[in-house]
Amino acid sequence: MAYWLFKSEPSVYSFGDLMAEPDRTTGWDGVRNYQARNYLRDDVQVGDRVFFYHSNADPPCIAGIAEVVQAGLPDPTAFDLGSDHYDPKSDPDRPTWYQVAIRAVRAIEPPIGLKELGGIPALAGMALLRKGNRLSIQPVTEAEWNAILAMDRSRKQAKR
DNA sequence: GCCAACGTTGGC
DNA sequence: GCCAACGTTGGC
Repeated sequence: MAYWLFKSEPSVYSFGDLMAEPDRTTGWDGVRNYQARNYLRDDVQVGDRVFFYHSNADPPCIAGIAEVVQAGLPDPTAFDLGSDHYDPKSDPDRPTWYQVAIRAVRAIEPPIGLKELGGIPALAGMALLRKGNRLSIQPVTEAEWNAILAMDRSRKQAKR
């Protein structure tokens, strides 16, 4: 099992939107970056865990945890003339773009802000925290995953 | 293959 | 709104 971080602008699609879906599940479509595509097509597997990150948010934060329930599917929005993500170069017989399906597991409540993540020593090398990073699908190491879950737990304990 | 121009991302 | 960082496009 591997760990990932998926970015979404909450004004477009938030973790709450995912929680409100039937079966708390949605297709992660519309990714139009080749590096992210390669992860979705080749590396993200059923059972992998995902941090749902809110970009362009106030504050930017990790808002929830999801799991991958389907992997390596062609992205149908690439074939849809009416979609913002339509791509005439993507051939249904040889798709250019891929998606996976994810299901919400639980919210991170309260969400862990980017600033707070930056204060965790174990995350010093995390891709998300590197300046200029724009990749919308990022691998997360097990150590990073565990450090973030530990932060979530310690904040809950502090609250009691 | 180079690279300038342009578009997008995303924190602040 | 600003701007740094990065990706894509297209002329050559």
